[in-house]
Amino acid sequence: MSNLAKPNLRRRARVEINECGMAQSAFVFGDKWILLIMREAFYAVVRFEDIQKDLSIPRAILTNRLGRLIDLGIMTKQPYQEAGARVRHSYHLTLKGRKAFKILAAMMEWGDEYLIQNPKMQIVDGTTKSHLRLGLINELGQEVPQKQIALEPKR
Amino acid sequence: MSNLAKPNLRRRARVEINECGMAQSAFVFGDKWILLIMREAFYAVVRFEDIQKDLSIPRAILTNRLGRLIDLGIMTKQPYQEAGARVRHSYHLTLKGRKAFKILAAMMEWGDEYLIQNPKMQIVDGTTKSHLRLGLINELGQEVPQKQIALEPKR
DNA sequence: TTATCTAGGTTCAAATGTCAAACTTAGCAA
DNA sequence: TTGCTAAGTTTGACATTTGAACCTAGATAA
Repeated sequence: MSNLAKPNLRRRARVEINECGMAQSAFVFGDKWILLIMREAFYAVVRFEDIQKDLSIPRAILTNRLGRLIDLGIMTKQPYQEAGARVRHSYHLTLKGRKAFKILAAMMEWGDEYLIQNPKMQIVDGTTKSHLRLGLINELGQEVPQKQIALEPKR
Repeated sequence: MSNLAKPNLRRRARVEINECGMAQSAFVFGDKWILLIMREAFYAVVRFEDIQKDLSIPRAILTNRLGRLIDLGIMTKQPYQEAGARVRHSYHLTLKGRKAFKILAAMMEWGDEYLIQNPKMQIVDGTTKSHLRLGLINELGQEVPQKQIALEPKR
């Protein structure tokens, strides 16, 4: 009772949910199946059956989430035809979807650090094969360490 | 029918869910309330009532998710005491939780680009006030453009 | 011709999760 | 004694998720 922590309980000015990109993103990416389906897409798994088997996702859920991703403009459904088969469909990331890569990359870094024993995959520069990691970069192109960052209202 | 897209349908070797940090992270962060509660934590909102009001989250759900975050080691519950009041509790990110900042930062960038009209908040260097953004950085400390990256098995 | 296979779905009933609103509890103050 | 507040718990209606079975259209096989 004597040495209780004395945190600063002064509350920041409330940042409205609907004016905050972080909060709005939470409504899109705050769903495990959405994230796992996007993982498949980044791993170039594009067919309904393949995604379904990889993830063991209930078929109705996969249909639902692919629909949601298409409505959001994150993925598209494209027809294709293999020799001796009828037209089928495959699912691909749009630019908007590919732009979400850093979200998945950040999850990969964190998961590899805290949830996985020895990770199998890594993010590399495709040309040099140099291993890549995420960093917060200032306007001069220099990385800024975590402890130095702050969340502030725009000027 | 003539000019159907001809995507590469060759499937990558399957990356097992339980050997993939990205997939395992999806089970943690693939929940909108978990993400929104962590947002509150990064915005220094630490009390049950304050979080509940900011997010309009059902109280039972908030209790459940705070418990989950504590079990995961992402947050801790700390006692504190204000003058003329009994001991209360506040919720804080652990190091493990703070290390997830880049996940939220990536969501903020994406959400500010695609979901929000004019964003109110930004990530800055606390000392220089320079605006920060996320980038993929190679071993030389240089940023590598999106189109150049690849996901590969570890050597 | 009839049957079989496959990709990409629907449909179903049971289990689980979410929600808002009401209730609970402990300590403090009037 | 009564009321207030922070931090929950309980309740019962409603929505979502799940696995398993079913459906459908083209292609080929018998």
